[in-house]
Amino acid sequence: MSMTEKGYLVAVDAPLKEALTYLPPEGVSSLERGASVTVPLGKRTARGIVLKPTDKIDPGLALKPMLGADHTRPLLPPAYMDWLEWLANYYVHPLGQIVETVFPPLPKEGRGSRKSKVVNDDVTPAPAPHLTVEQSRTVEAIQKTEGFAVHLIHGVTGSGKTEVYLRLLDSVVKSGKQGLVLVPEIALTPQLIDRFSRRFPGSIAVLHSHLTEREKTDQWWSVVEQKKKILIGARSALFCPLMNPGIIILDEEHEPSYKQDEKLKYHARDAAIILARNLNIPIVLGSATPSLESWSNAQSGKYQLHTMRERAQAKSLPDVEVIDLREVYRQRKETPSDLPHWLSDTMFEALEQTLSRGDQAALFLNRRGMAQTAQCQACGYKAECPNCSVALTLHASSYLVCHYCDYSERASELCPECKEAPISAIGLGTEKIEAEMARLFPNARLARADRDEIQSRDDLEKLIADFESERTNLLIGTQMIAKGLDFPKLNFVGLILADLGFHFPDFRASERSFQLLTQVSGRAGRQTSGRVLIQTYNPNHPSISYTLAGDYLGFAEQELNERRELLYPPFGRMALFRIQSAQAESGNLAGKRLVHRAKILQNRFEVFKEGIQVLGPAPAPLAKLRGKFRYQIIIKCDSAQKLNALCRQILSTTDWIPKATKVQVDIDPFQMM
DNA sequence: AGCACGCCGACT
DNA sequence: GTCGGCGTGCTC
Repeated sequence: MSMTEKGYLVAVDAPLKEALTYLPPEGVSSLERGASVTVPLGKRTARGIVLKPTDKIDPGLALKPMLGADHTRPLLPPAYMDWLEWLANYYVHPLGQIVETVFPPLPKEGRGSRKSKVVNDDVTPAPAPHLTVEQSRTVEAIQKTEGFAVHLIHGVTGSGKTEVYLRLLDSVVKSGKQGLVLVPEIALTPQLIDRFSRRFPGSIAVLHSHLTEREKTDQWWSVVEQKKKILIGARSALFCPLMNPGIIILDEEHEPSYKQDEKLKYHARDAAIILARNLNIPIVLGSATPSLESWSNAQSGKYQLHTMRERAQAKSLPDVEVIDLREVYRQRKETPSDLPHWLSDTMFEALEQTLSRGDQAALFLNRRGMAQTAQCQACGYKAECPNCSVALTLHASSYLVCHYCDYSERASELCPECKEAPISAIGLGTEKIEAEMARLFPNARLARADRDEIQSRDDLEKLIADFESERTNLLIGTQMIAKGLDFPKLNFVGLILADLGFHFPDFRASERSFQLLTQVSGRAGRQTSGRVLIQTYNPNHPSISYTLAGDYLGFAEQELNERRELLYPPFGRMALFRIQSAQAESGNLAGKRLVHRAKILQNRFEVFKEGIQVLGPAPAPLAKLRGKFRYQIIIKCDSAQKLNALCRQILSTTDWIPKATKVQVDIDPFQMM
């Protein structure tokens, strides 16, 4: 046979920018796109996926033949191959390392199917309940569309979105196809899985990061071989290929946990939409408080909006009251109290009454991260960056710094607004609250829920079980407990300081606060009538006033207007470059060079001249972490394509990066920390 | 990511 | 003298 040598581009499991070219294995004449192979790489062997044949071969390169095709792995369908390439390009990440995440960690079990306890199939099947008018209207409207379409269900807490999902899945399964349901990791409880399992007995697979490797592998194969029809999972379940896909459902689409902030920094919602487009199937997003990105897409008609306003079962909403801590400060100046400054008399009394009645109470603090922020205790004034309208953070207890653009100012002695009190750091943590509660309520049975106390899923489940069985009666925690506060005897929920959310140095601070406040207000007292108290120095903050009015639309409109002016998403796209170095000097130098490179590219190429803003370098909110100095640069851009091209150009060479310095890019960053 | 190469500190 | 620390560089 006289044939010219033919090479194949292979995405190899290594952090290489480009795919490598190999000759086919001995005795193999052609390979398909999506086939798994093993290849020699340096002195070892590596796994890889065939992308396509190629005839442009560098003559100076001696191509190695592949070692063989890996028939134990299924051929990846073209729609998935296209999707993986999109992920690599969009998030600027080596393709080979993304490809490997598609496959399970262990080889397929050869013989015998061990009984799995991932899904409890030992449930009594439940019949489908009657739908409300709103529910059937939504189901019908979604089913009317054909092929790819993005649907956004904006449904208030308790409007019965899950039942809509179940109906949609029911017709998908009846037509012989598979469905994928993504939920935030924290929502993936045995109760949720049981609910699906009762409706689709024996048809459910589950994937999340807390399964063992064997469990993940078995669940993966049960989906790939179509033994299971419905896959429920956290964001990583998106990578399990559906060979006969019918629908993707993504609940609580606004949840920040859908964004992965290490390795491939993908957003599961955005990635799922591209996947659904490639597969030509519908995708349904659901939320009581949609992200402003999704909301504006629904407003522009890019997504189909379905609104559900009624609660499926008539349950009373709790009374929500706001307590003005400025008032508390003023009163206590005249009549001192032995209560801590962050605990109003009203909240103290509410706690006392609840506990003495034999009911349960929960207190929480919407603390995220640990950036030191400062505010005035008398009037609630907070310092904001004049350029970026994000909160300034406190450095060395005397400087206020913006982590977006590096603006800084001296912290003033007295509050510039009211001139009554100094601006002081907010140093409030759950430990402090717990200690104070133990002092004030010596008979209360306390439980603390925060990152220090709750490390694993088991810890969280134990905490919830203890609260449910009333072994504990006063729960103190961060927003990790705001979800699933669904206990019959929980009749009081207090938010200690809503301002912590507003002061977070992030342009999404208001949005997140609104989501949290709405969630808390809708949740406490689901069974009986409950009471919710929100303490704040800013009772007029839009996140609070729109929550009280139950006015998502009003909030969205006002917040979008602010974002438009500063080119924040959804009006502009952002990329965040993170620089890490053992020496402050080289970190700073890398930052300056990066900005310089961006400026040069802007001058050289016409496309980059307009609609791009480069901010920084600025010290990252955690300026020093584990001995490394951290800097960041933000690039805002009016188009995603333009931003992508610019970021790839910036990282196209690495010779400008000093030794012992790492530069990474996060496209569409969520955690600006 | 591996795996090798290379150049400085404390061990039989 | 060398064993091994991990910084740096390369993989068709």
